[in-house]
Amino acid sequence: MSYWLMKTEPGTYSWDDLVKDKKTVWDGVRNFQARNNIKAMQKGDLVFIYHSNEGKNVVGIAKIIKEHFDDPADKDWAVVEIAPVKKLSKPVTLAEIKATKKLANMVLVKNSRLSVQPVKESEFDMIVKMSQEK
DNA sequence: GCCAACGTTGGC
DNA sequence: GCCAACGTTGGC
Repeated sequence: MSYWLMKTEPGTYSWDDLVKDKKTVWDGVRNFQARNNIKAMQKGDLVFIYHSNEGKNVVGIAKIIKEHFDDPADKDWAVVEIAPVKKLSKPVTLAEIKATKKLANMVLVKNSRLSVQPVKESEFDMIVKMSQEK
């Protein structure tokens, strides 16, 4: 069981859009590192949905419901299918993540431009915990 | 809106 | 194969 984080601009496709759609094919990834992560995802893995630019926060948890297959738009690339699991009661902001010592090594902090990134179990748990506090 | 950081492209 | 130039992402 692995954990991931995928970024989206809420103006383009938000968490609410995912909830409304019930599931979606996560396409448009055009970065080799991100593609490798897409291909490593397994059914049942959990994925944080992060809103970039607007919000800059982790807003919800989704899960992989279909492992990678060729992007219908371009066979050189891969996509996965995800479904929403749970909205975080309190979104966890990038500022809060940066302010948390245990999360200082997150890819989100270290390599902010990677759109599909792995998350350690300890990091995942920590963020879930932070979303429940207050 | 600006710009730093990063990835990719292409000339040599 | 190196690296300068360019384009894009995303935080501020």
